[in-house]
Amino acid sequence: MSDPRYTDFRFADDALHRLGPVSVVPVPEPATRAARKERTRRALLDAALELSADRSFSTVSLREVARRAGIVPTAFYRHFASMDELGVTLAADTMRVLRQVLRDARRARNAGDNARASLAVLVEQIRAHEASFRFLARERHGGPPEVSRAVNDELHLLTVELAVDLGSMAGLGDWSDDDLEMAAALLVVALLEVAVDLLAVETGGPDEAAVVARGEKQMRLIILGMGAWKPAHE
Amino acid sequence: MSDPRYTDFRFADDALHRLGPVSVVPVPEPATRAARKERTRRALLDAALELSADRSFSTVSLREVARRAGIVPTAFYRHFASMDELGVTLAADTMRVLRQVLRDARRARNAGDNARASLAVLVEQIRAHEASFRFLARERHGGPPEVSRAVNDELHLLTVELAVDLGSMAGLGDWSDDDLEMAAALLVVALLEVAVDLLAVETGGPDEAAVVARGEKQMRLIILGMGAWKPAHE
DNA sequence: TGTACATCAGTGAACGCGCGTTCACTGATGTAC
DNA sequence: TGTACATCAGTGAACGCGCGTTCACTGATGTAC
Repeated sequence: MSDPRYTDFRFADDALHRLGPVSVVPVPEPATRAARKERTRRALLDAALELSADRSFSTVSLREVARRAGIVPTAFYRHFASMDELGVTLAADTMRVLRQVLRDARRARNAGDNARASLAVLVEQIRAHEASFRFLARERHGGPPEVSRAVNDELHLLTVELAVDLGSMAGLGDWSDDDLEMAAALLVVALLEVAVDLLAVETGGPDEAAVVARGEKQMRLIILGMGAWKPAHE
Repeated sequence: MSDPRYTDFRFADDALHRLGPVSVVPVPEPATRAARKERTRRALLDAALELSADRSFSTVSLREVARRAGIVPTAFYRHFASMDELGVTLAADTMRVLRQVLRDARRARNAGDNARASLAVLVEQIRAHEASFRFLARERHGGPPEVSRAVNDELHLLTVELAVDLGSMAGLGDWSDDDLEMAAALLVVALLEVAVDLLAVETGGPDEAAVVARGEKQMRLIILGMGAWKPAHE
């Protein structure tokens, strides 16, 4: 019992960490080795996302991420070969979230009243995934090459998906695929801008209302333009 | 003459650098100390812009910038207190370029045929300032706080400027300031997206033509929407 | 069920490196007389 | 025009620091028999 490890404060602190939060519904230690490895992997991804909340991902160091995830730097390599690899994984995860969000928004539109309902769903979802959207906006143009390529590839898929969806709407049956994608791209860009503006503004505050109101108007303006568009114009 | 400095290759190299390019129209050494200081300052800004061509500005080190500008790291402090300060200066310079570009584009529109002419001027200007636009796109969301604030502040000024301009156009006299800014913001976002897409595409190639064509259509779509807009709609 | 061995997530010491920043300096340019 | 002094852009040595990565290791978990 005179072994210093048992009285060292750092060890006590470590032990506390390993026990998890003190109160309510203690999260049970995963049973299998594989499950524990997965938990650490998630902790690394979460740590990286949090650390890039207010600076670019490429300035986040491997050691910082490991530290926040509660492992020693060298153990990082049990999960990813490099920060770049972690970044690409994070980008893919984030885009999966974004695509689900846009799918929900479109379902809301199809189900009821147009742009307004879609945007309401969108705002809610953005608020629920702020860190992901922040990462997305920041790394789309600024990230390491592999990361921003991953983001932009996914963003293109999403635009195509929306274009197909637009093509099935009343009155747009005779649009060319190219024009549909052109309009979809404009909608996506405008929506991303709304998302970015939302992140700079307090939840539920008057500024948020202004951002949403402007976003709605921009959607309506685009839809009006689409109504007036002549597909064979050129 | 046995002084090693006179035979050291590094010194010879240095001397060559100081003489400038060997051929055509030798740039004269600036006469005054102040002019020489200004030249070094510009060299630092240019070096930082070039170094952030393919990575985020916050990963560019003070030592790298000084090295490329041909001075010793400690001399950096004769010009800027920190890389952040240099970054803010760079952001301001870049936005000055962008505002001039958009002013030219609007002049082209007023002078003759609408969207197409503006976009042609825009493309030309973007090509002439690729590094600046790359910096702008990258640092708007990804940069150090001071830098991205500088960029976004300027971008807002530019949007307001465009809104005022739109307000003086035929048929938009009865629009509210708020709606004008809403439409201006949409145009700016769409144009920035065109700029970013251009940077990913070969000059004069078929991909460039496709990007420009899509941009033109998006402009037209927005303008059609504005034509159909009822200001008192809400 | 018990034993012997293999797997492997996480550890900890060590390395060389580029970084930002300090400091005292040099020597050409600029200024006062 | 000439001299004495001040200014100041750029130098070079030195510092402590956090970084990514290597390596041999530990000990709990998993598997074969």
